[in-house]
Amino acid sequence: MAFMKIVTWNVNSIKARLEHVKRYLTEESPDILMIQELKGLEFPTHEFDQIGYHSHAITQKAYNGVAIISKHPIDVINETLYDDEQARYIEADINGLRVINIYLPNGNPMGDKYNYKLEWMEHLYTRLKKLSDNDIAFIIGGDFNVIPEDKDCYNPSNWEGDALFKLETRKAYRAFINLGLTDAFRAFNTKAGQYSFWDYQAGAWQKGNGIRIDHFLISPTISDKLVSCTINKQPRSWEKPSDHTPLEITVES
DNA sequence: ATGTCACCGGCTCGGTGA
Repeated sequence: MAFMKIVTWNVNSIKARLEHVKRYLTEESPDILMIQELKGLEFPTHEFDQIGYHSHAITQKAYNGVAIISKHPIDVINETLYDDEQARYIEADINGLRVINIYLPNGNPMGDKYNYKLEWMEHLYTRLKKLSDNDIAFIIGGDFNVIPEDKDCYNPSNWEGDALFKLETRKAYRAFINLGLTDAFRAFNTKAGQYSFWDYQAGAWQKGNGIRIDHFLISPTISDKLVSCTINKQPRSWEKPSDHTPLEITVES
């Protein structure tokens, strides 16, 4: 039986984190690594070529940016979710699997930024519904910037009114789930305090004050083939880390 | 410790975004 290891990781600048990403690829050997927050126009494709990985990046100056790094060829389907000016979406077929990598808007502060987040989530819902209606099974991963439930943050009262946790945000996320998608992590682990992000400030990592905002959502036919989903906290402990850590799934292929 | 990090412009810092 063959398995695919697929990973999502917000690296907070590919330039600042290149050695971390290369180390991760070498040590963990994922089939597909989806990364977010590239934070610049440049993308070091050749660096990944040299260690046996294909890659495809969607970039913009200074902000956002997503890329797929894969052992298997990448057949790009869409480079944007809609006529969005920001680099936040890539959809591709890899090894017979439809994969989507997103960097969903943060949405803070309230106002234009939050309205943009909600619009983006509506566009995403429309896309995922269309794929579902057309029986195209997919795996979507990325930095959703959504805390799904109270137990996904260290202190819910701290997050009241925040764009990552507002009821309207969680309802929009719930609408994705209601398309029949599985939150891969919660299929295997229902405990509170399982985080994928720890702020750089105030010793959040050392104190264990995190949030779970990086997710994999899986179509019904693929969720039957899901064998594991774990948060790998190791890279968050490395020197000069990203503030996020990788979320890893294994699926039968 | 009003407790961080990375981007950019055009500069060794301030504004912005997370």
